[in-house]
Amino acid sequence: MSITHLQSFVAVAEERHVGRAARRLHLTQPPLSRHILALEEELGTRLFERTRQGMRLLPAGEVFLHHARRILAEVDTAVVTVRGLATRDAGG
Amino acid sequence: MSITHLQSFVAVAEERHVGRAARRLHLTQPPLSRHILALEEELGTRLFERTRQGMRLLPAGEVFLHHARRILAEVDTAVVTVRGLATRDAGG
DNA sequence: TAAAAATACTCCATAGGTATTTTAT
DNA sequence: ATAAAATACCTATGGAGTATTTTTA
Repeated sequence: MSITHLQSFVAVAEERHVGRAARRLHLTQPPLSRHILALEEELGTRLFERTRQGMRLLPAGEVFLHHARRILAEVDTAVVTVRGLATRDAGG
Repeated sequence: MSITHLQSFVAVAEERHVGRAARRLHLTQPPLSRHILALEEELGTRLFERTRQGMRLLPAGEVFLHHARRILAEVDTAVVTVRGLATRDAGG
């Protein structure tokens, strides 16, 4: 599990299509597909249903989506907050 | 920024010593030292003061510690929650 | 049959390890 | 001088890309 995996998962959930999500992330389809498979493996559950049109979230995926978004938002907050504290006392 | 970096940071903050933290994480001192330096680089701030005894948190480090712990706890919650939903309907 | 995801395989970037140097007191 | 962190250098693991196969409808 990595932050990259979470970003990949959110992109696929939103695009409902690995190829489109890959383009959005400036990646190709295979590594993104592997990110999702790795997450599903680690979580012991399918997060998406594979359809003719692409990927549709399953219930477990909906739940994980909320968690993933919150984690990514908090990572962002942490970075912004601490950057805001950047040691001015050191001349920054 | 990666989850591994956050785990490294918390371990060093708690041990106040890179070598001890490295042992706790089953790693050696240099990569762990690099994790901290990479975080400080990315955040644009020193997180620790280097002393003769080891590492002491600076104010920015204290702030980041709260964020890091929360993020790691939420990652854990996300995994446990979704694992608990493991597709029983698929025979698991 | 067609459009999508999954896999095989290769290559390179990065993460970790050992040895060493630098820093702080 | 000593105990700690930082750096140099090497190796190996893993992540991304291209080409291809499998799957779903």
